[in-house]
Amino acid sequence: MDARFLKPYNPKETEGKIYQLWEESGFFNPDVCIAKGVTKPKADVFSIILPPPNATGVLHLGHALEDSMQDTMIRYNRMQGKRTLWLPGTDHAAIATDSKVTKILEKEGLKKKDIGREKFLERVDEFVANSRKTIVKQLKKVGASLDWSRETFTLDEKRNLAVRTAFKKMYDDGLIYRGNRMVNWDPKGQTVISDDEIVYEERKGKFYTFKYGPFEIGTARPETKFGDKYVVMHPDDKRYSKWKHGEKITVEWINGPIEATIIKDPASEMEFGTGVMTITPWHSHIDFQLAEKYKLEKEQIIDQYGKLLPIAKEFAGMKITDAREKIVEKLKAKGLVISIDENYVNRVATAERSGGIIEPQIMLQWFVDVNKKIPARNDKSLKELMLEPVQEGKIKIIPKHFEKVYFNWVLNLHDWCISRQIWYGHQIPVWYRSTSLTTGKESEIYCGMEAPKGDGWEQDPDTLDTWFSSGMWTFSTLGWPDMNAPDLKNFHPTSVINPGYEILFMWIARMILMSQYLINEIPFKTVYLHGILRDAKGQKFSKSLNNGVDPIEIIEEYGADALRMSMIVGIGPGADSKFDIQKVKAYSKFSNKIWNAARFVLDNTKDFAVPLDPVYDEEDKATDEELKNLLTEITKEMDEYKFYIVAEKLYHYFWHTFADITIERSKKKILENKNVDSAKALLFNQLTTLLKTLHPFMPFITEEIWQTLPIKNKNLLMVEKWPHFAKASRDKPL
RNA sequence: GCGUCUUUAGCUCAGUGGUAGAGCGUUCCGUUCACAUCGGAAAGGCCGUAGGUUCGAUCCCUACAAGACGCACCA
Repeated sequence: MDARFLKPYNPKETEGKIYQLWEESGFFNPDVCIAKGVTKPKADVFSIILPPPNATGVLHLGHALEDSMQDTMIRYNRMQGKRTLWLPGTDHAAIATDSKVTKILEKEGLKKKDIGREKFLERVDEFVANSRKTIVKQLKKVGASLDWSRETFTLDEKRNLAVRTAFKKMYDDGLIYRGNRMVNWDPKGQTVISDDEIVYEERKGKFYTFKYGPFEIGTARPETKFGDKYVVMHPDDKRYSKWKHGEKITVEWINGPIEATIIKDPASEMEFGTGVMTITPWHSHIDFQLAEKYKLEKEQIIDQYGKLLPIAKEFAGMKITDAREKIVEKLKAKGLVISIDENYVNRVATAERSGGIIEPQIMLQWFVDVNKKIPARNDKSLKELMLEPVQEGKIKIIPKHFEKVYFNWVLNLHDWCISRQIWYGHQIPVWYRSTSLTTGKESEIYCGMEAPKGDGWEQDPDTLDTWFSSGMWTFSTLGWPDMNAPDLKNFHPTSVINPGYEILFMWIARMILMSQYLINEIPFKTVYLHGILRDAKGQKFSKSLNNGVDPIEIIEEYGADALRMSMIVGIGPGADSKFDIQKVKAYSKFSNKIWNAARFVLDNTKDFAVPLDPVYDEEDKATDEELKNLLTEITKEMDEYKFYIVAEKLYHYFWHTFADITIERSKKKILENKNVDSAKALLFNQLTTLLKTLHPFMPFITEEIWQTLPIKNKNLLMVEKWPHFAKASRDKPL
C-alpha cells in the first residue's frame, strides 16, 4: 500500500508532478503519440486552436472555464485514439496592450510620443513576454494538455508573414480599399475603432431645443451645430408643407446669420421632438448618409483631439465639453434657446478599451469591402462567404439559436475599418511616395510583402485591427501561407472552437470570413459557445468591482480537478453561470472520495489476480451491466458535446453506486467469504473504468491513482483508450 | 423599434410528452476500521401567468408578465 493513500488526497503534492510526467511523455504532441505507437498514423483527427488569451496580463476564472472545457474535449478525443492537437498561443491584442503599456509608462512619467515608436515597441515586447510566461504557467496549472511545441503568437514572424500575405491578396482583389469614410474616432485613444469595439453607455444629459429661423430644432450636442446649414423634415409632415425641398432661407445662428437649405427626407421622424432637425454630416453617421444622398457640403467642426476648429470662431480651440455650455449661453443671450430638458437619457458611444467618447469623423482609413463580388469565389461577396457554411450546416453553432444571431449580424454588416492609429500591431504593408516635392502629397502607392525598391518610400504608419490577424488564427497557426504545411493539411479545418458568445461577431465571424476567402475552407466544424462566468451575485467580474477571483489561488487550495469539475458540471452551452466556491468545495470532497475508494480497492485486491474474463455472480453481473449501459450513454453524450451532463452522471455513479453500493456490498462478501472473486474483480474493473472516464474531467487525481495500479505494461492514463464495452475490448489486468 | 435568451426545491442549476432531479443549505439519526472531505433518513416545488394542441404538458404552440442580453436609432 502506497503511504500516500493513508492521508487525504493532496492535490498540491500531486499536480505539479503529474503535469511534468505528461509533458515529459511528449503525448501532448500528436506526432509523438504516433511515433510512440499510442495513436495510429491514419486515425481520425481532432483539433482545437486555443482562443489566444490577450497578452495583457493574467488569466481569470473565465479562462479557467474555457480551458477546462477544451481540455475535457481534447483528453476525451485523445483517449478515443484520435490524432489530437490542441494548439496554444497568445494574442498581441493591439489596442488593449498598447493602452496598457502606455499607462505603465505614464506612471513612470514617460510619454509615448517622447520615447518614440521603436523604444515604445521594445517596452511593449518586454511587457508581453512577461505576460505570456505567466499565461503559460497558469494554463499548465489547470492541467491543459496543450502542445507547447507548437506555441504561437499573433505578432511573431510567421504570423506577420501570414498577415502581410493576406493583406496583399485582399488588396490585389480589391477587397481592401482606402477611403474617406465615416469612422468611429476615439479622441482619448487617438485611434479609429470598429463598430464592434464600441460600448454604449446610458448617460443622463441635456436635450436642447433651439430656435432655428422659423423652426425649432432639438439637439444634445450644441457644439456640433456651427456648420448646420441644412434643415431636414419629413416630406409628409403637414406642419411644414409650405416649405419646399431645396428652398433656401436665412436664419440667425450662433455666429450670425447663415443661409440654410430645406431638405425633405423621411430620415427626420415626425414624432421626434418638433420633427425638424439640422444635420452635421462630418460628425454623424446618419447625417453623413443624408449628405451623400443629396450631395451636401460637409464641414469638419471638431478636430482629432476633441477641440473645436476655426469654424467655431470665438469657441475655436475649446474642448467640446467646455464649449457646450458657453455656446448655449450665447444662444440664450440671442434669444434662440426655447427649452432645455435636463433629464434626457442618451446612449453614449464609448471606446471599449480607453473609455473615450467616440466622435464620429470622416477620415481616410483602410476598409475591407464585405459586399464586393469575388470572381475567384463564384462572384460571392465576403458576406455571402460568411453566411454560406453556417446556412448549409457545414459549421454548426452550439447552442443553435446563436446561428440566428449570427445571420442577423452578418446581414447588417458594414465595411470593416481595419486601420488603427496605434503603434503596437501589424503595420500596414503599404508604402507611399510623393512625386511632387512641392505638394508633398502621396501620388504613388505600393502594397507588397516588403518595402519597394527606390528612394522616398514611406510605410503607412498605421497598424491593423487586432481581429485581422486573429481572424486567420486557425490556419496561420498551422503553417499558412504555406499551403503544403503538414499541420495545415492534417489539422485544418479544426474540429471545434470554444470561445465565449460575446466574441461571436468580433472573432468567430472574422475567422469564417478569412478562412473562406483565403483558403476556401471552413475554419472549424463546430462552434461551441460558452457563457459568461459571473460572481456569486451575478455581476460580471471586473476590476472596478474588485470581485476578481484568482484561479491559481483556488487551485492551490482545492486542486485543479475540483475547479475543473465546478466549471463543467451543469454549465450548458451559451449559458451564463455564477461562480460559487461551494461548488468547488463539493468537488474537492469528491476528489477525496475517489482517493479513498481507490485506497479501498487497492487494499482489497492487492493479492488478487483479476481474470481477463471475470465470472460475476448475479448481482455483480447486474452492476457490471449497469456501468456498461452508462458508458454507452455517456459516450454518445460526449460526442454530442454534452460533457456538462456526463460529468454529473459520472460523479453520481461513482459516489452513489460504486462507493455506496458496490463497495459496501463487496465488504460484506469479503467478510463472509462469499463470491469474493466476483466482488474483487468487479471492484478493480469498475475502478479502472471510472478512472478512465473521469480522466478528461479530473485528469490529475485519476492519473495519480492510475500510476499506482498494478497493471502490467500500462501507459499513462492520458493515452489509455476510452472504454468501449460494446466492442468487448477489455483491459488486461494482472 | 428589431431580435435572442431566461423564468423548475431556501440558494445555484440539470432534465423529460406520462403529474419532477442534483449540489449546497436545513432538520433528525448513525458511524472503531476506504473516506468525519463519512453513512442513513426527512422536510421542501400545483416546473412565471393565461389559453391552445394532446388520452395526457413542466416539456410542443400562442399570448402576456418579469428579468438579462444583442443590434439599430436617438436630430
